[in-house]
Amino acid sequence: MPETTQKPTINDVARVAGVSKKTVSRVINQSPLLKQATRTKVENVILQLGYRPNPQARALAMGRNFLLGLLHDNPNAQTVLNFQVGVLDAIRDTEFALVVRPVDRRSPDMLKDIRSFLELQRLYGVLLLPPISENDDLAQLCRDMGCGYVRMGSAKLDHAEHLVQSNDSESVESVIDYLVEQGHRRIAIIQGPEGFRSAKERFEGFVAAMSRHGLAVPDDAIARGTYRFDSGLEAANALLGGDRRPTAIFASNDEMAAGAFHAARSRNIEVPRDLSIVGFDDSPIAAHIWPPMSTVGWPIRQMAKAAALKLIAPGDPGAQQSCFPAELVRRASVASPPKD
Amino acid sequence: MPETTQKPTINDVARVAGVSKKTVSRVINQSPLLKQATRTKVENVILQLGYRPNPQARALAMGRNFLLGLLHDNPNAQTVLNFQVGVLDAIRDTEFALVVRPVDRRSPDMLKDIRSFLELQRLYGVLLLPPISENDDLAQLCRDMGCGYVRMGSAKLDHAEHLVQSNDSESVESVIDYLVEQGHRRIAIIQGPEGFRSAKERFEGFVAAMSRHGLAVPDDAIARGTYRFDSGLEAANALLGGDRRPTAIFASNDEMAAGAFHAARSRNIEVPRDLSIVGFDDSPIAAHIWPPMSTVGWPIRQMAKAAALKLIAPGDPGAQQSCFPAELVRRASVASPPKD
DNA sequence: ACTGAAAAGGACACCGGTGTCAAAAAAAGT
DNA sequence: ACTTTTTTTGACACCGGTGTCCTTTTCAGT
Repeated sequence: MPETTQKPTINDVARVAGVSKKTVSRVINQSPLLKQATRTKVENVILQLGYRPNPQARALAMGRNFLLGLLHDNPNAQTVLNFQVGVLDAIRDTEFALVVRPVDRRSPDMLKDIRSFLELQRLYGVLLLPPISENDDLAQLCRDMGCGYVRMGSAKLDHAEHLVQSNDSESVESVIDYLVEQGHRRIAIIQGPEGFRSAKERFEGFVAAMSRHGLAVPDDAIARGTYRFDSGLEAANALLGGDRRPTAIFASNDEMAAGAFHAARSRNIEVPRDLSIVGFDDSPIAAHIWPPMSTVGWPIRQMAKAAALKLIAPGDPGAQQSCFPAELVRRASVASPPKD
Repeated sequence: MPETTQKPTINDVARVAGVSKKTVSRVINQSPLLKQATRTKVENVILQLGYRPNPQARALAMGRNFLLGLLHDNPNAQTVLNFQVGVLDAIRDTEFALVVRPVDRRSPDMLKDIRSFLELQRLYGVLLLPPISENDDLAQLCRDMGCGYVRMGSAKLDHAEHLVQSNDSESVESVIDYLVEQGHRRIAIIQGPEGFRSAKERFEGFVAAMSRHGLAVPDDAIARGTYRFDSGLEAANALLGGDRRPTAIFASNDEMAAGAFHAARSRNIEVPRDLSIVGFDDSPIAAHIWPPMSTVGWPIRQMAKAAALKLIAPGDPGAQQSCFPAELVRRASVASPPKD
């Protein structure tokens, strides 16, 4: 028994099974050129010895690491974390691990930094979160480097194999439908920042639904924010400052919606009695603010899992879905408009 | 010129510099046995060729990867994300990368899973976030596996080289001092869950400060929560349901404090006029709730950076500090108590 | 039974570094 | 100048896998 306390290597397996290490390698890599009998024999030895291939050695030999990278530029923390958990759902019990890399999309060196990072770490694939997922140069970079990638977005940014998306525009339409159903006519929107695809999608959904209902969207019912709390507060102040103020506001994300709550409160406008507010993202703040906020939630964890599977097991059924439904979460921030 | 478009390897450097690859290796690893002249010569070639050592090859040869692991059990998302950013501050421009691994502390297999993870990935070191940082078996496991580790906590859990801590107890004392200064006498606490060191520290700070001020802490001024929103709501309901209700509540984290806000609101108790509330963590919700909440903030990013440096560069000045100050953030949720 | 083609398995170099230990060079001693 | 010692450097095996290509087996065809 040459077995010590050391972890067994491919050589140990080969010796015990009485085959060459290459054959063991073939078993590990599911090569189809093996006789079933050989495969079974080796598999038994693997089980018996508790052998697990060394990812570092594989990485060196194959020139690519068993690491998935998560590239993001600090959108909301809960989103990023949920995404991480979703990826873990996919890679648990595999040899893959998840490395995270916050980046700064405003830095002129971003692409250079990422290139250098990819060169060094030889990632198996990367997951791109919005807003940087919308950067086509970045996707091109991944292709050039032979690094798999999946973009997460609100629109059809890429081929299905490289994409998980939510149907933001449709879900915003359903928000507006809901508000109209409650009796609202003067509905305002706080848009997200220019250049964000998600902002554009959500805005388009808004416009489409309003026009479908034959409702006007005057200029003073449109404000723009940065997706941050403060900007929502400012934008809402602008919307609420006019003489014919809206009875409902749709904010393109929850943080801005929370800002709108504050703006309303400071003007003695009560939510939802005097003003209905709907956000987007279903982040924790939506549930914890008062009154609890109606918002649109998307299945981040499932999307993350699907994205990871697209990279590590493109054939898996879980890797097929690309479009995921975002759905209205009804809470207490919407009521019928005041009669006046 | 044998240079192609391929990345240069240690062999290229050795050849061009006219030394052996081992000598180049010595330069990379800062070996002190080198003649200055040789070192300089090789360094120049490295620069000239733009050579960067391949982490996978190093990992294989050295038996340990250039990866830092972040093990956490989903405390608050913002904390985890800030921590990640702090770690990135430390490892940017090094060959290190950060891998994250959410774990489940309630699972009986947690230790087994982590062991298997560490065995496979051969991490350079791991960073342990509360509450699992308080698990001594886990720390022991890291030692057994020859894996560096740093625990982040609210108390002196380990030797300084393995620890970054905040002075929770003292900062809670300063919260109570502040409340007393504002005129409060009946101050209640919502404790964190049993078994959490942070909960204990915060509670002890509370008790110490109250006794220092000669104030009573009756049983009905103590409630316990789970650090989650709902539990804070429940706990606050219990505290506010008595006949001599407190004029101020200190909640051991912001989520529970937010729950307390809701409880107050539903009882028509206005914050801060009728009730002052202080939280802990300075999470985004503290700033976004209405009225903005006074809370205790700790410098997570700096702590994370220090923790990472303790692993990858123990000699660095930034790696020396172990205790970081948590500090009161004054916002609008505290006022003088109502006179009655 | 014999031949040839296809299937299965193995030998060996290689990925890009590091560890060991001996050889070469430099410094010190007499 | 010639050892002896100490400091520097290099040759070579090794980490644990995979790729290439060649040999052996297996099996169908005649």
